Amino acid sequence: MPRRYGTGPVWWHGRFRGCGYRITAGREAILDALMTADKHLSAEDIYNKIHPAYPAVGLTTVYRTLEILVNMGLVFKFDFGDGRARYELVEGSKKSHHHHHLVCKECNRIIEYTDFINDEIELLKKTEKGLSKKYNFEITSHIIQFYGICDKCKKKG
Amino acid sequence: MPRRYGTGPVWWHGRFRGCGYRITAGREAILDALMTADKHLSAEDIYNKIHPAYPAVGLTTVYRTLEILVNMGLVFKFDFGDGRARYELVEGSKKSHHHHHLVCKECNRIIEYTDFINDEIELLKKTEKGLSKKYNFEITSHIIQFYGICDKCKKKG
DNA sequence: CTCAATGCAAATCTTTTGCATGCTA
DNA sequence: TAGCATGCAAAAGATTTGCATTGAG
Repeated sequence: MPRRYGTGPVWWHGRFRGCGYRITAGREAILDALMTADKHLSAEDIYNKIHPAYPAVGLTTVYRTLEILVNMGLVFKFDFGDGRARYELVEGSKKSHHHHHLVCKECNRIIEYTDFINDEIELLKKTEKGLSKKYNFEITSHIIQFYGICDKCKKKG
Repeated sequence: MPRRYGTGPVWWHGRFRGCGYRITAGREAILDALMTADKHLSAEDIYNKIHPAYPAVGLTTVYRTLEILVNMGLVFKFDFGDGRARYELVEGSKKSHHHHHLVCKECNRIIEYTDFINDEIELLKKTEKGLSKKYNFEITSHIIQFYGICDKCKKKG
């Protein structure tokens, strides 16, 4: 069942209703799955995670809800190159910290890192400001990912 | 027909043979399509581009060749979130310059920019070095992309 | 001559869509 | 009660794979 992290109203309900969307059990389950996830989940991951407790929620609803969440800016959609999208709550939606990803091209392992994140953010802000002005482009998000071979795969091969 | 950019041997032939791959008309056509492209092409873009001159080359071959090129590190595979991968020669493979991308979430327009690229590269190098050491992760490439709304779409509303 | 490369068609797999029904507000 | 939300099945699309044939070296 959805956790409330306290006794107040669920943090996203107001925002959800404000956009004209309804609160349903399926949507609560999906948000909860994202909130309690320790990593980026695929649509199917989410489906599998909630299915035991919410067998009535189908994969279609997961996709449809994720689309809404991404459009609302509550969730970020990632592509790590393995043909399926991953979803993660945007920082600030909960206690999460800003991070970027290291992707192993061999085993597809994902490492989140926060090292140098302050330097990165500083540069990103500067770059975003400059690009916004030059191209009159309104930047809403960014991706930084490094690809390579992780330690385990280096040993193997 | 494939351009040779001069009279010497084609730059990628040696590297290709060295990996045990054969040089075929289809592969020449695909490499040429990438070399003469002014932007990232999808597999189908490449297929369409070469089809008039090489009707015998099928989409399957395009995919298979691109996979080899990506694995060899000659071509970079991008995902801009519209469900189809784009391919681009790695910088250094030809005269191209290092750049990153701005992606419009409305119309999917892609803007290449090189502004701030030196600052970005400096930070990336530093970050790569630090991450390599800390995670014993061998970094081979990176992605930086900004998402948002382009000027044209902002006008539209 | 050998074995990689290829075309074609079929198979996969993820994500999307149509439609009748259920449920929130 | 009005419409949004949903399940299910089918559709859509991109990419991959099986297999017999072709062609580079």
